[in-house]
Amino acid sequence: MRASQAMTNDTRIRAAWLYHVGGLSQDEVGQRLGLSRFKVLRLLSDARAAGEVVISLDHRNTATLALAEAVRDKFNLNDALVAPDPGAGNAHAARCAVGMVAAHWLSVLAASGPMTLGVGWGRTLSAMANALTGLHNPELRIVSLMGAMVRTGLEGPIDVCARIAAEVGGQALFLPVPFLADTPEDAALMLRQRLVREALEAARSASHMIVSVGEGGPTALLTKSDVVDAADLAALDAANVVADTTGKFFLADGTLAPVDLNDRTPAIGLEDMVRAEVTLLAADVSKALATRAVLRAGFVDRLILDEGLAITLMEDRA
Amino acid sequence: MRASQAMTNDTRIRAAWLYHVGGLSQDEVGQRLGLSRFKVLRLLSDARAAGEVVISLDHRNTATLALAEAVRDKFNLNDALVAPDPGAGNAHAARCAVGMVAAHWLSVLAASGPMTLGVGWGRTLSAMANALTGLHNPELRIVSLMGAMVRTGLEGPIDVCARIAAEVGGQALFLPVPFLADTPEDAALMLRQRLVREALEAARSASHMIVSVGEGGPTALLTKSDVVDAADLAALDAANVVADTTGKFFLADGTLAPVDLNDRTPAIGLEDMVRAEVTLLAADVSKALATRAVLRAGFVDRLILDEGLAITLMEDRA
DNA sequence: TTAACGATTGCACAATTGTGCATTTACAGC
DNA sequence: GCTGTAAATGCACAATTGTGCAATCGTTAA
Repeated sequence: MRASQAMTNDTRIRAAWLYHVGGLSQDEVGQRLGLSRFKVLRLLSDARAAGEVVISLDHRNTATLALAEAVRDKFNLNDALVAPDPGAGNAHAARCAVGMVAAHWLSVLAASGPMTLGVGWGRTLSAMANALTGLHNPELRIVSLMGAMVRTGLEGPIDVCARIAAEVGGQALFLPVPFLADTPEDAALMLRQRLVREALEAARSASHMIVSVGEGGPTALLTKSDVVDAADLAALDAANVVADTTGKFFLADGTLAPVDLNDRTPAIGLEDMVRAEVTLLAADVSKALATRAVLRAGFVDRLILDEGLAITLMEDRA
Repeated sequence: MRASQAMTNDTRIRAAWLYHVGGLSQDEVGQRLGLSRFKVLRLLSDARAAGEVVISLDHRNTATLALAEAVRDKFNLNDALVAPDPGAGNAHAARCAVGMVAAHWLSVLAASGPMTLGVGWGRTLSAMANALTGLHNPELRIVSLMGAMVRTGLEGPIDVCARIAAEVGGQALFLPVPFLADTPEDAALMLRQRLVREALEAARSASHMIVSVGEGGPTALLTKSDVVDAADLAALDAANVVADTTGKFFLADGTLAPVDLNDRTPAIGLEDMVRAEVTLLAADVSKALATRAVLRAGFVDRLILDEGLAITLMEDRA
């Protein structure tokens, strides 16, 4: 089964070359490889899913450049990047768009020399990992800024971290603690463990951090996953929490919410983020409220967002 | 017309995002942008041609990795990379494949820090420039290793050099002389010009050089273009020239051909290439003879070639 | 103003690609 | 061996994409 695994891996890559580079039709690819057209069809979409085929596009156009400048000035950022509207009205497409631009930006940033890069987790960061290509820097250290989840898909902190590291050929460091501890004391205890401290030191020394923003409400990933239980959700709701990043929960005015959850997530602290150059990824208009809240917290240096969200953020004068 | 140029540029990029990222059909893209489906169709292929959309694929598979190792050992190279067979039996597809792998390799090599990179010209190098993406290094200096041609398309030395520089955001340096001078004395005189010497110095200081191999015969680009006239072609033929790189013409055994053309091409010398780390790009089986000749000359450190050519080179025991 | 030319646009049709579903295959547990 | 279940396969059909060619537009030259 190891050999068969390698075999399908090979044929997938071979099919992708025949199709994308050679310009053969799926039918012709099938004939040449002795497969049915349908199998080739699936092979090709697998290859895209596996990140063996990556398409990257230029995002510079007059509209997005103007918006980026406006957003940067309005929120006092060092830099802002706006991904063109991908059209499909769903959040997934927006995440792909933002991920694409973020991946491109990262491959510029992290191209040269040794560097420690702190990363959060989430669907947008996962999209960035997908779009990452051409960046190879063995001296890059990717460190997770927060704890792990038990039921983790491709979007969990460990996976995002590992996938970026695998693509760039660098080193991945995880924070070997759960995302959420039962009590503040437990969280503190975990952070005192020697092995945890090592990872945490690395995270703290990161010169750059890339995090995404989570919003409250029923569509939030935190709500949908099993990380936070009903009681905690109710507490978040009662305190009017509208945003979270890196295990910190925020009110609309950008202050830390007075909930004990903020002491129960073993992760780096806000003070560490203030020190580093922080890039926030925000995709889809549904993140408008949350994004504004996190920006008000004042630790974000660079914002990468999609056109729709940028327009929404610019529209309201609040 | 400047504004309209920018406008179409914008719509092209916008269409590409809607199609590739948003997953809309060409029809839907057309509706949203107020264009006919056919216009969108053409816009999308323009975007690909303009390098605004780049697809990159993984090339590692067991067959090509094994071949690469075999080629490296047989020809005593530091390194060899083999692009998977793109299937379409034509040389163009082979060049795309080699260009793709070369682009990927280059984006690893030139990611970090200041570097001077010497480049030749040709269709394979042009394909590499097309496939280049994600590499940004303002400290990179791209310098042309040979003179310019008058009737130059997208493959000429100036264009290849400029396109790479534009993509990576680095600096381009040309050798401001014709590819071929009328007499050896004229060539020497040109190389003595101060402005030419400056470029030449830069070329000589290049730590890495990327060149491709030209073959003799009627399909060769040199033959088809108007650079070399009938008398010179006859001389090349009479001397049994089978290969050329960087303005140097070689016999099958890898020695410089005894033709005065070798003294009439103002370019860097072989001794400079021996000093630098030289990567040779060779695409399509038609280059087998020429590739072997250039490899015998002994200045090549790394070979990037396509699977078909690799198989041919490995097959014959000569 | 008109003729002529090249570039652009849209269309009918051809080819390719994608999808839901029925069928087959593989395989673990009994 | 049998059986149930899940994965993989292939198919008919639907949708999308690509192509050659004719119509149109715009521009230059007489």
